Amino acid sequence: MAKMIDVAKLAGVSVATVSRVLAGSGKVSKNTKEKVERAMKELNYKPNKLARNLRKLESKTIVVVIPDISNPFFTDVIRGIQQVAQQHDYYVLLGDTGNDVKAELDFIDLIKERAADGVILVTARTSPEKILEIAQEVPLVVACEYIKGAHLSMVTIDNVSSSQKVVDHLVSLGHRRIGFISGPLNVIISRDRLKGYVSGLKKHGLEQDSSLIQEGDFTISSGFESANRLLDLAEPPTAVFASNDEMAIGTIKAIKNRGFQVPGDIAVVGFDDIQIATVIEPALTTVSQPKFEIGRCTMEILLELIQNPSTRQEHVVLPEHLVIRESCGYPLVR
Amino acid sequence: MAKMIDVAKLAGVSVATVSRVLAGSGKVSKNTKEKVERAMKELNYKPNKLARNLRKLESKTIVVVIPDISNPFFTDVIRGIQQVAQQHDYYVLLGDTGNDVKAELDFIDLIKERAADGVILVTARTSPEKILEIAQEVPLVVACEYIKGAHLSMVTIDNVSSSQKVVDHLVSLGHRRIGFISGPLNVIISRDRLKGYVSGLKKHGLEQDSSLIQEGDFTISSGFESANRLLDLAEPPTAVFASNDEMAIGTIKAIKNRGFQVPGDIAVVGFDDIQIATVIEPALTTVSQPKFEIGRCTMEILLELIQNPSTRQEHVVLPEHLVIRESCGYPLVR
DNA sequence: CTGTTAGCGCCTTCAC
DNA sequence: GTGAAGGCGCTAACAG
Repeated sequence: MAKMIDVAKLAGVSVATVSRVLAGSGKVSKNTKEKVERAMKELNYKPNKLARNLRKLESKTIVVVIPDISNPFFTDVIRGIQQVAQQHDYYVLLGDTGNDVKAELDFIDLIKERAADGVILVTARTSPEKILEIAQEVPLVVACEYIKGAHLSMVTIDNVSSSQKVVDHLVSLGHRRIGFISGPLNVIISRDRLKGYVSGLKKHGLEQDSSLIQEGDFTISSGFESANRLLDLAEPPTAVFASNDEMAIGTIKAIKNRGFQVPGDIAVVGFDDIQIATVIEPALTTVSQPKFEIGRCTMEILLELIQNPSTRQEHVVLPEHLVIRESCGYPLVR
Repeated sequence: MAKMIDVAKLAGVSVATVSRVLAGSGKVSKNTKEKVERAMKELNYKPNKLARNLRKLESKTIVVVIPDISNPFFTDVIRGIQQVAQQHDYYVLLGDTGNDVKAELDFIDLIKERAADGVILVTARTSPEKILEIAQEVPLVVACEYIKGAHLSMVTIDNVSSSQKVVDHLVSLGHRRIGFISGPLNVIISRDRLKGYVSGLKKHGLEQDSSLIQEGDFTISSGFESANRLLDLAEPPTAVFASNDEMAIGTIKAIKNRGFQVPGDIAVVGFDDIQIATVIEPALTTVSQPKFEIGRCTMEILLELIQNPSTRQEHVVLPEHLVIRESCGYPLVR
């Protein structure tokens, strides 16, 4: 493996000059530049990133910490991140934690070991205090989740208002008894979606019935079980709003399982708009998050933060929209 | 950010000693070891990986090149890779190429720049010759795809025999007219699955009818279109074997779209066993690939190759199995 | 058991 | 416009 000095010798110049043409910086005469380039080609020279990184004390790498890479929601976010990263010559290190807080912290530590220049937390299991503390020391951006009142860079949608929009939609379809399946309530976005649901009811003068609210954990099976509890009610809902698509799918299964129709008997709405939402029958009406864009935006903010660590922290709220498909039918009169 | 020399000074020893306790190597008296550890803790010292990497001329990083990270099939493989990587203190760099050959080559180049110690190609768009050439120079393992007669480390399932098993199954259910939707035929695994289908027919004395074979491109929509062509036949098949789950889903949609039942009127089988296969209705009978295990195995082989580049190349064939769900019904007499 | 020292390959002042 | 030289922080001989 040829190194810079080999190129320098072959081209009859010093390593400094080679370094200059490599960086495209400084003044190098056209002539020597060509000589050097010829030598590089002849030796098939590739600069050693290990050496460069040490010299510049940067790794040109960022780490993306996610709870589970097999969750399709996250992969779209990652694609957005990687796209921007690539454009700026950054590499993406994968930090799949398997929902383990310890692993999450370990990946964050990569920055302190200089193996990464920044970190993106796609949702965070670590405590808010800890994250804030870490964010003081290293470039860090949180995507999809947010931490209340924190001086922290975050990119999310507005979970409250988007949930409220779902209720609006359901009410406009004539529903007045709307069930809600929340995510784990220790997660802020779950609470926000619940909040949007509640304020949506209030807005339309509907009474809140706590038996209509069930807590799930974002899995299909928890959606199935929660939906069953809803169906067991003396007066079951005519529509169910699940806090993510997986639980909405579980809900649909539960409803069909009892011989009812979706949306004929009960309407269902999901959240996230993952690919399965278009495949399931009936196709799911759901809140579409701009996943790819969230990734892109997050990475752009991180890049700024890396270049200028004192950049003001900001919370970017990206627009989402309700995608109306089949699972709650179309406007009609009940 | 404290460095080694700071720790050394505080502990009153030399950097060599600090390095030794860090590596857990060499002989260090219990006493000095404790002194050093205390100093490290006090300074909150983290060794600088950049420096270590340069010194040892290794990056402790491997790059996983995949065509598209939003494909659920790949994410399970990646999880397997990452698990083993983590156990061995390796990091995983994400190389999502977006199906671009140029990007694929660029990621492979990371090794020559010493930014990675090895590469895993999860499927390969680059030409076999090129890959072979590269594999001569750098530690490289190919997963899920294989290159015929090549001296190359690969981890796959047996696509031929598994496809044949599908035909066996379908025949045992009484089907004698079986349609086949292949993947793009410039990809070896597509050809292998086709080969298995053909030999399966032959084995059971069924004639091969080329109109029953349609080429798709592994997408849902191509499955839909291919299935439609099959359904347009004067004598349509009573069963359709699609070369992956996405196309099987497209097939189911096409069949339902014409008012037929699955499996009542036409049976459908897929390949891969991705999560959607369990969610779709009817749940898909499909060939289950050990995706996670493929990832694990691939990473283990790569690790060997990195440690000892002259390791004999090997082609590991992992066992797959047919998962019988609802989409082709259960044994019955026609 | 512990310290000294010479690099790993590159970038970047500082001279000229 | 070009060269010389000093590190970046760490590890691995080699001494002692």
